[in-house]
Amino acid sequence: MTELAEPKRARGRPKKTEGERDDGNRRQALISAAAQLFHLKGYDATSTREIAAQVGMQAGSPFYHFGNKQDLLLAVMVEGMKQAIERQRAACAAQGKDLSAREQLRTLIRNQFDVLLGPDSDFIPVMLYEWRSLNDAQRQTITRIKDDYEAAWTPVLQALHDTGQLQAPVGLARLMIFGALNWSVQWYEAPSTTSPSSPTRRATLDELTESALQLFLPDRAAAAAT
Amino acid sequence: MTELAEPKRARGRPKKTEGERDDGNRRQALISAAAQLFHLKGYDATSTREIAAQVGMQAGSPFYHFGNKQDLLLAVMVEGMKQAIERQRAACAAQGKDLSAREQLRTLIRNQFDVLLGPDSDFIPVMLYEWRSLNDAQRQTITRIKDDYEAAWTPVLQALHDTGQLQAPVGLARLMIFGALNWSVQWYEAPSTTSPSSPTRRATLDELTESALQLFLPDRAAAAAT
DNA sequence: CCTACCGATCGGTAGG
DNA sequence: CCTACCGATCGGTAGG
Repeated sequence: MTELAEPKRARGRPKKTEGERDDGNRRQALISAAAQLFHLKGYDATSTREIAAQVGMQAGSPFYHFGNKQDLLLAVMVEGMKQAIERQRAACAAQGKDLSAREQLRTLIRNQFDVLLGPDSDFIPVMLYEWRSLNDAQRQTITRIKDDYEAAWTPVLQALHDTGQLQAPVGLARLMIFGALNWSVQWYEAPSTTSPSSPTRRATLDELTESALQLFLPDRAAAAAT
Repeated sequence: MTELAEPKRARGRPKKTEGERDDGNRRQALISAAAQLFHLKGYDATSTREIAAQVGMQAGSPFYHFGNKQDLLLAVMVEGMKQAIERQRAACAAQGKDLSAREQLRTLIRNQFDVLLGPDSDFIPVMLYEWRSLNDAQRQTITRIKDDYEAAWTPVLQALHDTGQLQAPVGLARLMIFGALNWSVQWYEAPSTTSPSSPTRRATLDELTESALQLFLPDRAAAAAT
Protein backbone atom coordinates (compact mmCIF):
# COMPACT_ATOMS: atom_id res chain seq x y z
CA MET A 1 0.00 0.00 0.00
CA THR A 2 2.90 2.34 0.46
CA GLU A 3 5.02 1.43 -2.54
CA LEU A 4 3.71 4.31 -4.57
CA ALA A 5 4.63 6.80 -1.92
CA GLU A 6 8.21 5.63 -1.77
CA PRO A 7 10.80 7.40 -3.79
CA LYS A 8 12.27 5.12 -6.38
CA ARG A 9 15.69 3.90 -5.33
CA ALA A 10 18.14 1.60 -7.07
CA ARG A 11 18.97 -0.65 -4.15
CA GLY A 12 20.31 0.77 -0.92
CA ARG A 13 20.38 4.46 -0.26
CA PRO A 14 19.27 6.87 -2.94
CA LYS A 15 22.27 8.27 -4.79
CA LYS A 16 21.79 11.98 -4.78
CA THR A 17 23.00 13.98 -7.71
CA GLU A 18 26.22 15.41 -6.41
CA GLY A 19 26.28 19.01 -5.27
CA GLU A 20 22.51 19.01 -4.86
CA ARG A 21 21.27 19.14 -1.31
CA ASP A 22 17.88 17.55 -1.00
CA ASP A 23 17.81 17.41 2.78
CA GLY A 24 14.58 19.32 2.70
CA ASN A 25 13.13 16.74 0.37
CA ARG A 26 13.79 13.78 2.65
CA ARG A 27 12.74 15.73 5.67
CA GLN A 28 9.48 16.64 4.01
CA ALA A 29 8.92 13.02 3.07
CA LEU A 30 9.28 12.04 6.71
CA ILE A 31 6.83 14.71 7.79
CA SER A 32 4.26 13.61 5.24
CA ALA A 33 4.62 9.95 6.11
CA ALA A 34 4.38 10.76 9.80
CA ALA A 35 1.25 12.84 9.24
CA GLN A 36 -0.37 9.96 7.39
CA LEU A 37 0.49 7.35 9.99
CA PHE A 38 -0.20 9.54 13.02
CA HIS A 39 -3.60 10.30 11.55
CA LEU A 40 -4.36 6.69 10.76
CA LYS A 41 -3.08 4.97 13.90
CA GLY A 42 -2.28 7.69 16.39
CA TYR A 43 1.06 9.01 17.60
CA ASP A 44 1.80 6.44 20.28
CA ALA A 45 0.75 3.52 18.14
CA THR A 46 3.02 4.57 15.29
CA SER A 47 6.67 3.55 15.54
CA THR A 48 9.47 5.60 14.09
CA ARG A 49 10.43 2.42 12.26
CA GLU A 50 7.15 2.41 10.34
CA ILE A 51 7.64 6.00 9.35
CA ALA A 52 11.16 5.28 8.21
CA ALA A 53 10.04 2.26 6.21
CA GLN A 54 7.36 4.24 4.46
CA VAL A 55 9.96 6.55 2.96
CA GLY A 56 12.52 3.79 2.40
CA MET A 57 14.81 4.56 5.29
CA GLN A 58 16.36 2.34 7.94
CA ALA A 59 15.22 2.27 11.53
CA GLY A 60 17.59 4.83 12.96
CA SER A 61 17.62 7.28 10.07
CA PRO A 62 14.72 9.54 11.04
CA PHE A 63 16.87 10.68 13.96
CA TYR A 64 19.31 12.19 11.52
CA HIS A 65 16.54 14.63 10.58
CA PHE A 66 14.74 14.97 13.90
CA GLY A 67 16.13 14.88 17.41
CA ASN A 68 13.35 12.66 18.61
CA LYS A 69 9.90 11.39 17.81
CA GLN A 70 8.18 14.30 19.55
CA ASP A 71 9.98 16.82 17.37
CA LEU A 72 8.68 15.01 14.33
CA LEU A 73 5.16 15.32 15.70
CA LEU A 74 5.67 19.02 16.22
CA ALA A 75 6.94 19.38 12.65
CA VAL A 76 3.77 17.70 11.35
CA MET A 77 1.61 20.15 13.23
CA VAL A 78 3.61 23.22 12.26
CA GLU A 79 3.56 22.17 8.62
CA GLY A 80 -0.19 21.63 8.77
CA MET A 81 -0.88 24.98 10.37
CA LYS A 82 1.31 26.80 7.88
CA GLN A 83 -0.69 25.29 5.04
CA ALA A 84 -3.99 26.01 6.75
CA ILE A 85 -3.13 29.62 7.40
CA GLU A 86 -1.96 30.11 3.85
CA ARG A 87 -5.13 28.58 2.44
CA GLN A 88 -7.30 30.66 4.71
CA ARG A 89 -5.47 33.81 3.73
CA ALA A 90 -5.89 33.00 0.06
CA ALA A 91 -9.58 32.14 0.42
CA CYS A 92 -10.34 35.36 2.24
CA ALA A 93 -8.31 37.45 -0.17
CA ALA A 94 -10.02 35.88 -3.18
CA GLN A 95 -13.43 37.20 -2.20
CA GLY A 96 -12.71 40.85 -1.64
CA LYS A 97 -13.54 42.78 1.47
CA ASP A 98 -17.06 44.10 1.12
CA LEU A 99 -18.97 40.86 1.45
CA SER A 100 -21.47 40.41 4.25
CA ALA A 101 -20.27 38.90 7.49
CA ARG A 102 -22.43 35.90 6.69
CA GLU A 103 -20.61 35.30 3.42
CA GLN A 104 -17.27 35.76 5.12
CA LEU A 105 -18.21 33.12 7.65
CA ARG A 106 -19.22 30.80 4.83
CA THR A 107 -15.78 31.16 3.33
CA LEU A 108 -14.06 30.45 6.63
CA ILE A 109 -16.21 27.38 7.27
CA ARG A 110 -15.74 26.05 3.78
CA ASN A 111 -11.98 26.45 4.09
CA GLN A 112 -11.98 24.71 7.46
CA PHE A 113 -13.81 21.69 6.02
CA ASP A 114 -11.31 21.61 3.21
CA VAL A 115 -8.39 21.67 5.62
CA LEU A 116 -10.00 18.97 7.75
CA LEU A 117 -11.38 16.65 5.08
CA GLY A 118 -9.97 17.63 1.70
CA PRO A 119 -6.79 16.47 -0.01
CA ASP A 120 -3.64 16.39 2.12
CA SER A 121 -5.80 16.57 5.21
CA ASP A 122 -3.71 14.45 7.55
CA PHE A 123 -1.84 17.27 9.23
CA ILE A 124 -4.59 19.20 10.99
CA PRO A 125 -6.41 16.18 12.39
CA VAL A 126 -3.09 15.14 13.90
CA MET A 127 -2.80 18.55 15.48
CA LEU A 128 -6.34 18.38 16.81
CA TYR A 129 -6.13 14.91 18.28
CA GLU A 130 -2.51 14.50 19.35
CA TRP A 131 -2.16 17.70 21.35
CA ARG A 132 -1.65 15.63 24.47
CA SER A 133 1.60 14.17 23.18
CA LEU A 134 3.38 17.52 22.99
CA ASN A 135 5.50 18.93 25.78
CA ASP A 136 4.89 22.36 27.26
CA ALA A 137 7.28 24.28 25.05
CA GLN A 138 5.85 22.66 21.94
CA ARG A 139 2.33 23.44 23.03
CA GLN A 140 3.24 27.08 23.32
CA THR A 141 4.61 27.04 19.80
CA ILE A 142 1.43 25.55 18.41
CA THR A 143 -0.81 27.77 20.50
CA ARG A 144 0.79 30.84 18.99
CA ILE A 145 0.24 29.62 15.45
CA LYS A 146 -3.29 28.48 16.19
CA ASP A 147 -4.18 31.83 17.70
CA ASP A 148 -3.01 33.39 14.47
CA TYR A 149 -5.28 31.11 12.47
CA GLU A 150 -8.30 31.68 14.67
CA ALA A 151 -7.81 35.44 14.75
CA ALA A 152 -9.44 35.72 11.33
CA TRP A 153 -12.70 34.37 12.76
CA THR A 154 -13.18 36.79 15.64
CA PRO A 155 -14.02 40.00 13.74
CA VAL A 156 -16.50 38.13 11.56
CA LEU A 157 -18.24 36.59 14.55
CA GLN A 158 -18.15 39.91 16.36
CA ALA A 159 -19.85 41.62 13.43
CA LEU A 160 -22.55 38.94 13.42
CA HIS A 161 -22.97 39.35 17.13
CA ASP A 162 -23.28 43.13 16.85
CA THR A 163 -26.10 42.80 14.33
CA GLY A 164 -27.89 40.21 16.46
CA GLN A 165 -27.48 37.42 13.94
CA LEU A 166 -25.31 35.59 16.44
CA GLN A 167 -26.61 35.72 19.98
CA ALA A 168 -24.15 33.51 21.85
CA PRO A 169 -21.05 35.15 23.34
CA VAL A 170 -18.44 35.47 20.62
CA GLY A 171 -15.76 33.51 22.49
CA LEU A 172 -17.96 30.53 23.24
CA ALA A 173 -19.55 30.67 19.81
CA ARG A 174 -16.13 30.39 18.21
CA LEU A 175 -15.23 27.39 20.35
CA MET A 176 -18.49 25.62 19.65
CA ILE A 177 -18.37 26.32 15.93
CA PHE A 178 -14.85 24.96 15.74
CA GLY A 179 -16.04 21.94 17.68
CA ALA A 180 -18.88 21.30 15.27
CA LEU A 181 -16.52 21.50 12.32
CA ASN A 182 -13.52 19.72 13.81
CA TRP A 183 -15.68 16.85 14.96
CA SER A 184 -16.39 16.01 11.33
CA VAL A 185 -13.01 14.32 11.26
CA GLN A 186 -14.58 11.63 13.44
CA TRP A 187 -17.58 10.83 11.27
CA TYR A 188 -16.99 12.05 7.74
CA GLU A 189 -16.49 9.05 5.51
CA ALA A 190 -13.49 9.03 3.30
CA PRO A 191 -14.37 8.46 -0.35
CA SER A 192 -14.72 4.69 -0.49
CA THR A 193 -12.89 2.93 -3.30
CA THR A 194 -15.33 0.05 -3.02
CA SER A 195 -19.01 0.56 -3.83
CA PRO A 196 -18.74 2.96 -6.80
CA SER A 197 -21.96 4.72 -5.92
CA SER A 198 -22.98 4.03 -2.36
CA PRO A 199 -26.71 4.11 -1.64
CA THR A 200 -26.43 7.00 0.81
CA ARG A 201 -23.90 9.19 -0.89
CA ARG A 202 -21.90 11.13 1.63
CA ALA A 203 -22.31 14.86 1.72
CA THR A 204 -19.95 17.05 -0.25
CA LEU A 205 -17.90 19.69 1.52
CA ASP A 206 -20.17 22.33 0.02
CA GLU A 207 -23.21 20.62 1.48
CA LEU A 208 -21.54 20.40 4.86
CA THR A 209 -20.75 24.09 4.68
CA GLU A 210 -24.33 24.97 3.82
CA SER A 211 -25.70 22.88 6.68
CA ALA A 212 -23.29 24.39 9.15
CA LEU A 213 -24.28 27.86 8.06
CA GLN A 214 -27.96 27.00 8.42
CA LEU A 215 -27.29 25.67 11.87
CA PHE A 216 -25.38 28.67 13.17
CA LEU A 217 -27.04 31.42 11.13
CA PRO A 218 -30.55 30.36 10.18
CA ASP A 219 -32.09 32.24 7.32
CA ARG A 220 -34.43 34.90 8.65
CA ALA A 221 -36.94 34.72 5.81
CA ALA A 222 -37.19 30.96 5.92
CA ALA A 223 -37.67 31.00 9.68
CA ALA A 224 -40.31 33.72 9.52
CA ALA A 225 -42.30 31.78 6.95
CA THR A 226 -43.35 29.29 9.60
CA MET B 1 -2.60 13.12 43.55
CA THR B 2 -4.13 9.69 43.38
CA GLU B 3 -3.82 8.66 47.00
CA LEU B 4 -7.33 9.73 47.77
CA ALA B 5 -8.72 7.57 45.02
CA GLU B 6 -6.98 4.47 46.30
CA PRO B 7 -8.81 2.16 48.60
CA LYS B 8 -7.23 2.15 52.02
CA ARG B 9 -5.17 -0.94 52.57
CA ALA B 10 -3.14 -2.09 55.53
CA ARG B 11 0.07 -3.12 53.79
CA GLY B 12 0.03 -5.69 51.02
CA ARG B 13 -3.15 -7.01 49.60
CA PRO B 14 -6.46 -5.90 51.03
CA LYS B 15 -7.78 -8.52 53.45
CA LYS B 16 -11.32 -9.06 52.40
CA THR B 17 -13.90 -9.83 55.02
CA GLU B 18 -14.31 -13.56 54.67
CA GLY B 19 -17.32 -14.90 52.89
CA GLU B 20 -17.83 -11.61 51.13
CA ARG B 21 -17.15 -11.64 47.42
CA ASP B 22 -16.03 -8.23 46.28
CA ASP B 23 -14.81 -9.20 42.85
CA GLY B 24 -17.09 -6.59 41.41
CA ASN B 25 -15.54 -4.07 43.73
CA ARG B 26 -11.97 -4.64 42.55
CA ARG B 27 -13.08 -4.84 38.96
CA GLN B 28 -14.88 -1.54 39.30
CA ALA B 29 -11.81 0.00 40.89
CA LEU B 30 -9.76 -1.04 37.88
CA ILE B 31 -12.30 0.42 35.50
CA SER B 32 -12.37 3.74 37.35
CA ALA B 33 -8.59 3.98 37.56
CA ALA B 34 -8.30 3.11 33.89
CA ALA B 35 -10.86 5.75 32.96
CA GLN B 36 -8.92 8.35 34.89
CA LEU B 37 -5.56 7.46 33.39
CA PHE B 38 -6.82 6.89 29.87
CA HIS B 39 -8.44 10.30 30.00
CA LEU B 40 -5.37 11.99 31.41
CA LYS B 41 -2.64 10.39 29.32
CA GLY B 42 -4.36 8.42 26.59
CA TYR B 43 -4.78 4.70 26.13
CA ASP B 44 -1.45 3.88 24.53
CA ALA B 45 0.52 6.03 26.92
CA THR B 46 -1.00 4.37 29.96
CA SER B 47 0.53 1.07 31.05
CA THR B 48 -1.45 -1.65 32.72
CA ARG B 49 1.14 -1.42 35.49
CA GLU B 50 0.12 2.15 36.28
CA ILE B 51 -3.50 1.17 36.45
CA ALA B 52 -2.67 -1.74 38.73
CA ALA B 53 -0.56 0.47 40.99
CA GLN B 54 -3.33 3.01 41.32
CA VAL B 55 -5.61 0.43 42.88
CA GLY B 56 -2.82 -1.25 44.87
CA MET B 57 -2.36 -4.28 42.69
CA GLN B 58 0.73 -5.92 41.27
CA ALA B 59 1.73 -5.71 37.63
CA GLY B 60 0.06 -8.87 36.39
CA SER B 61 -3.11 -8.72 38.44
CA PRO B 62 -5.36 -6.71 36.13
CA PHE B 63 -5.27 -9.70 33.80
CA TYR B 64 -7.10 -11.73 36.39
CA HIS B 65 -10.05 -9.41 35.82
CA PHE B 66 -9.63 -8.59 32.14
CA GLY B 67 -8.31 -10.76 29.36
CA ASN B 68 -6.24 -7.96 27.96
CA LYS B 69 -5.76 -4.22 27.98
CA GLN B 70 -8.21 -3.66 25.15
CA ASP B 71 -11.00 -5.37 27.06
CA LEU B 72 -10.39 -2.99 29.93
CA LEU B 73 -10.75 -0.08 27.55
CA LEU B 74 -14.02 -1.48 26.31
CA ALA B 75 -15.25 -1.86 29.88
CA VAL B 76 -14.49 1.79 30.57
CA MET B 77 -16.54 2.85 27.58
CA VAL B 78 -19.45 0.54 28.31
CA GLU B 79 -19.55 1.71 31.91
CA GLY B 80 -19.51 5.34 30.82
CA MET B 81 -22.28 4.87 28.30
CA LYS B 82 -24.44 3.02 30.80
CA GLN B 83 -24.12 5.92 33.20
CA ALA B 84 -24.75 8.48 30.47
CA ILE B 85 -27.87 6.72 29.23
CA GLU B 86 -29.23 6.39 32.74
CA ARG B 87 -28.62 10.07 33.49
CA GLN B 88 -30.21 11.10 30.23
CA ARG B 89 -33.24 8.94 30.91
CA ALA B 90 -33.62 10.43 34.37
CA ALA B 91 -33.19 14.01 33.15
CA CYS B 92 -35.82 13.59 30.45
CA ALA B 93 -38.22 11.81 32.78
CA ALA B 94 -37.87 14.51 35.44
CA GLN B 95 -39.29 17.20 33.17
CA GLY B 96 -42.48 15.59 31.99
CA LYS B 97 -43.49 15.19 28.40
CA ASP B 98 -45.30 18.32 27.34
CA LEU B 99 -42.42 20.74 27.26
CA SER B 100 -41.51 22.50 24.06
CA ALA B 101 -38.96 20.90 21.79
CA ARG B 102 -36.67 23.78 22.62
CA GLU B 103 -36.81 22.99 26.33
CA GLN B 104 -36.29 19.32 25.64
CA LEU B 105 -33.18 20.14 23.66
CA ARG B 106 -31.97 22.30 26.53
CA THR B 107 -32.26 19.34 28.86
CA LEU B 108 -30.39 17.05 26.50
CA ILE B 109 -27.59 19.58 26.02
CA ARG B 110 -27.29 20.29 29.73
CA ASN B 111 -27.05 16.58 30.45
CA GLN B 112 -24.43 16.11 27.77
CA PHE B 113 -22.26 18.84 29.28
CA ASP B 114 -22.65 17.19 32.65
CA VAL B 115 -21.61 13.84 31.28
CA LEU B 116 -18.64 15.41 29.49
CA LEU B 117 -17.43 17.87 32.11
CA GLY B 118 -19.15 17.16 35.40
CA PRO B 119 -18.13 14.84 38.22
CA ASP B 120 -16.99 11.34 37.21
CA SER B 121 -16.55 12.58 33.69
CA ASP B 122 -13.58 10.49 32.65
CA PHE B 123 -15.48 7.70 30.96
CA ILE B 124 -17.16 9.44 28.06
CA PRO B 125 -14.14 11.48 26.97
CA VAL B 126 -12.24 8.19 26.81
CA MET B 127 -14.95 6.79 24.61
CA LEU B 128 -14.89 9.84 22.36
CA TYR B 129 -11.15 10.03 21.92
CA GLU B 130 -9.95 6.42 22.10
CA TRP B 131 -12.32 4.94 19.59
CA ARG B 132 -9.35 4.14 17.37
CA SER B 133 -7.92 1.69 19.88
CA LEU B 134 -10.90 -0.67 19.75
CA ASN B 135 -11.10 -3.67 17.46
CA ASP B 136 -13.98 -4.19 15.08
CA ALA B 137 -16.14 -6.32 17.35
CA GLN B 138 -15.73 -3.83 20.20
CA ARG B 139 -16.63 -0.95 17.93
CA GLN B 140 -19.86 -2.68 17.05
CA THR B 141 -20.68 -3.09 20.71
CA ILE B 142 -20.13 0.58 21.43
CA THR B 143 -21.90 1.70 18.28
CA ARG B 144 -25.04 -0.10 19.38
CA ILE B 145 -25.02 1.55 22.80
CA LYS B 146 -24.20 4.95 21.36
CA ASP B 147 -27.05 4.69 18.87
CA ASP B 148 -29.32 4.05 21.82
CA TYR B 149 -28.08 7.17 23.55
CA GLU B 150 -28.38 9.37 20.50
CA ALA B 151 -31.82 8.06 19.64
CA ALA B 152 -33.32 10.40 22.24
CA TRP B 153 -32.10 13.40 20.27
CA THR B 154 -33.58 12.62 16.89
CA PRO B 155 -37.29 13.19 17.61
CA VAL B 156 -36.50 16.47 19.35
CA LEU B 157 -34.41 17.72 16.46
CA GLN B 158 -36.99 16.47 13.99
CA ALA B 159 -39.71 18.45 15.76
CA LEU B 160 -37.55 21.57 15.64
CA HIS B 161 -36.89 20.96 11.98
CA ASP B 162 -40.59 20.52 11.23
CA THR B 163 -41.40 23.86 12.79
CA GLY B 164 -38.58 25.58 10.93
CA GLN B 165 -36.64 26.43 14.07
CA LEU B 166 -33.88 24.15 12.85
CA GLN B 167 -33.12 24.48 9.17
CA ALA B 168 -30.15 22.18 8.71
CA PRO B 169 -30.83 18.52 7.84
CA VAL B 170 -31.56 16.65 11.05
CA GLY B 171 -28.81 14.10 10.62
CA LEU B 172 -26.07 16.62 9.99
CA ALA B 173 -27.43 18.94 12.65
CA ARG B 174 -27.16 16.16 15.21
CA LEU B 175 -23.57 15.41 14.24
CA MET B 176 -22.57 19.06 14.36
CA ILE B 177 -24.31 19.71 17.65
CA PHE B 178 -22.60 16.73 19.21
CA GLY B 179 -19.34 18.02 17.82
CA ALA B 180 -19.83 21.44 19.34
CA LEU B 181 -20.57 19.89 22.72
CA ASN B 182 -18.03 17.08 22.67
CA TRP B 183 -15.27 19.45 21.68
CA SER B 184 -15.65 21.20 25.03
CA VAL B 185 -13.60 18.38 26.51
CA GLN B 186 -10.64 19.92 24.70
CA TRP B 187 -10.94 23.47 26.00
CA TYR B 188 -13.06 23.52 29.12
CA GLU B 189 -10.80 24.24 32.05
CA ALA B 190 -11.02 21.94 34.98
CA PRO B 191 -11.63 23.78 38.26
CA SER B 192 -8.16 24.97 39.14
CA THR B 193 -7.04 24.31 42.69
CA THR B 194 -4.56 27.16 42.40
CA SER B 195 -5.80 30.74 41.95
CA PRO B 196 -8.88 30.69 44.20
CA SER B 197 -10.74 33.15 42.04
CA SER B 198 -9.21 33.36 38.61
CA PRO B 199 -9.58 36.68 36.79
CA THR B 200 -11.60 35.21 33.94
CA ARG B 201 -13.82 32.76 35.73
CA ARG B 202 -14.68 29.83 33.55
CA ALA B 203 -18.25 29.42 32.43
CA THR B 204 -20.57 27.20 34.39
CA LEU B 205 -22.24 24.26 32.73
CA ASP B 206 -25.50 26.21 32.78
CA GLU B 207 -23.87 29.08 30.95
CA LEU B 208 -22.44 26.71 28.38
CA THR B 209 -25.87 25.23 27.89
CA GLU B 210 -27.44 28.62 27.39
CA SER B 211 -24.81 29.66 24.87
CA ALA B 212 -25.17 26.46 22.93
CA LEU B 213 -28.91 26.91 22.79
CA GLN B 214 -28.49 30.49 21.59
CA LEU B 215 -26.12 29.27 18.92
CA PHE B 216 -28.32 26.50 17.55
CA LEU B 217 -31.75 27.99 18.27
CA PRO B 218 -31.49 31.76 18.36
CA ASP B 219 -34.33 33.54 20.08
CA ARG B 220 -36.78 34.87 17.51
CA ALA B 221 -37.79 37.96 19.42
CA ALA B 222 -34.23 38.98 20.15
CA ALA B 223 -33.23 38.50 16.53
CA ALA B 224 -36.21 40.42 15.22
CA ALA B 225 -35.41 43.39 17.46
CA THR B 226 -32.43 44.27 15.29
C1' DC C 1 21.96 8.14 5.95
C1' DC C 2 23.17 2.86 7.20
C1' DT C 3 24.88 -0.79 10.55
C1' DA C 4 24.67 -2.69 14.68
C1' DC C 5 23.33 -2.28 18.90
C1' DC C 6 21.41 -1.24 23.81
C1' DG C 7 18.53 -0.24 27.80
C1' DA C 8 13.96 0.22 29.07
C1' DT C 9 9.34 -0.81 29.04
C1' DC C 10 5.43 -3.23 28.06
C1' DG C 11 1.54 -6.66 27.61
C1' DG C 12 0.84 -10.87 29.02
C1' DT C 13 1.50 -15.74 31.24
C1' DA C 14 2.45 -19.96 34.38
C1' DG C 15 1.84 -21.61 38.53
C1' DG C 16 0.51 -21.20 42.83
C1' DC D 1 -4.54 -11.94 43.30
C1' DC D 2 0.95 -12.29 43.86
C1' DT D 3 5.63 -13.93 42.18
C1' DA D 4 8.63 -14.39 38.77
C1' DC D 5 9.32 -14.23 34.39
C1' DC D 6 9.54 -13.85 29.02
C1' DG D 7 9.41 -12.35 24.23
C1' DA D 8 8.73 -8.44 21.60
C1' DT D 9 9.07 -3.86 20.50
C1' DC D 10 10.51 0.60 20.82
C1' DG D 11 13.07 5.13 20.95
C1' DG D 12 17.37 6.35 20.48
C1' DT D 13 22.73 6.22 19.84
C1' DA D 14 27.79 5.45 18.27
C1' DG D 15 30.52 5.30 14.66
C1' DG D 16 31.25 5.41 10.22
